[in-house]
Amino acid sequence: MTEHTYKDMNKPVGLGIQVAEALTRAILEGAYKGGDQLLELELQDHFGVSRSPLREAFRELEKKGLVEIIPRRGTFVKRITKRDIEENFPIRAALEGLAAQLALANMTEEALALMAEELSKMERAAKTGDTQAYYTHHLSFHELFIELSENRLLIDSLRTLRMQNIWHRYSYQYYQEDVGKSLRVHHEIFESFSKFKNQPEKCRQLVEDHINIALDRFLAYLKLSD
Amino acid sequence: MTEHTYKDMNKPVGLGIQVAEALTRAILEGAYKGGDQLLELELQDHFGVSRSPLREAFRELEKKGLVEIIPRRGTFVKRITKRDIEENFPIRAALEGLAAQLALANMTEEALALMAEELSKMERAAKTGDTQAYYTHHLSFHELFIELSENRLLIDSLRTLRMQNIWHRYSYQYYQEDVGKSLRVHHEIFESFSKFKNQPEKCRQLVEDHINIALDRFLAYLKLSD
DNA sequence: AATGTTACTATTGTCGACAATGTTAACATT
DNA sequence: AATGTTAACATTGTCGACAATAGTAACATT
Repeated sequence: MTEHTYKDMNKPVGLGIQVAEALTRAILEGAYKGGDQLLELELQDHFGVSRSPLREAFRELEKKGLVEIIPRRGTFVKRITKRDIEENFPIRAALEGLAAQLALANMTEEALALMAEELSKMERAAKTGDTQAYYTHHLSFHELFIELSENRLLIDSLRTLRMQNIWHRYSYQYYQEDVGKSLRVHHEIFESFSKFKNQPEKCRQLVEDHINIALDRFLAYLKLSD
Repeated sequence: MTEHTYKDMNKPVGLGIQVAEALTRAILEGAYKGGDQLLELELQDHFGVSRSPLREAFRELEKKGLVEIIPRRGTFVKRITKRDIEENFPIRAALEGLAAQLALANMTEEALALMAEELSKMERAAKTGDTQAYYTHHLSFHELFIELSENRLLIDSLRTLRMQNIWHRYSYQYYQEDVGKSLRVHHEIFESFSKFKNQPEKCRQLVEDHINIALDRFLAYLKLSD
């Protein structure tokens, strides 16, 4: 007889969660702009559900930091300010740095191979100029060591913080990173994972600095664009 | 005519929030034990409200990490495991370290005076053996520089993480810290804030290490007690 | 005795209706 | 014209009822 833990079963999904996921996609894709109110009546028609699951979905979105619920007023898509970005990045940097350090302790050959794979895909994407692919594999690379930290709370916290980051990008349209430099840094990070198991601090610093530098570049870009 | 920003007004408080606050206190005080189910019907009688605000309150508690909502099953008070503690502390350490570093940049004479005041109250409490007071002022000391970081997202994140920490203590009954050592460390931290404005890294490290060491002591205590 | 089945109960999920509150616009007052 | 007042409307807050699901216990089958 097979043992079943709760985690094995795929949780039943109520309307609230479904709506929350649909709205998350919509917001991330920019279908709603910052400041837009999410009207219960309107969305009720749109999704064909009653207000109870809708309000549940709003709470879910609030947890993700995508909307702000103001009592007796309504639910509004969060306006992304420069300040939000300035606040998000350093936290994310500190936590991804921590994740990297923890991951180093759990590093395996398999994980290293997976990271190497993403890294080479990043390289290929860089050569062909496929920025979309570069970005995707870049995300995967980070996800790999974050997952390896095996700190569930940390992983979940970072998921939220990183999602907001993705959202920032959408909101501020296209911003190209210096792919060459980014690639070099990620090689360094990979090297740190593969060769310097005895220098957790360095690994951590490398990742943290990488993100903080990305912030600087992003802010410089914003200065140009407004 | 006076300018009024939204922050000036005290937000209207619905039943959901009120219930959430009451339940938060109840859980923190240990009125509910880990694993207990929060029955909607029962609490409906207890608080004299309908299920809608109750379920809203549950979401609020989930955001704070005090309960776990399992679809179609119910809302359960989170069981605090050793693993939760091991996951929480390093994150909190990294973020409070970051907060300290940021605070250093915003440090003022006034803030320094407030911190000195809390520190001296900690000292007095230590001398009279008033562990409750020591703990309270210890919390205030940390709150002061966290607030000074002026990173709202960081402040909010830490509020949640630290609340869970307070809860851990309640759950695992009384655990005495080494007040003498703790006092020395906080003097060091204070000194770092007051004299070494040019060494943000050191300040950060001091705070981070302080919390990680607290984890070690806590884990050692747990090992004794079970 | 162990297992499967069924009916029953307890509990959460969803809905539509009504209440309370906030928003807007028209109007009156100065 | 600027300000205050009122009434109509739009929107969220709360409620009680019913639906869907999960848990339990009694029973039947092997």
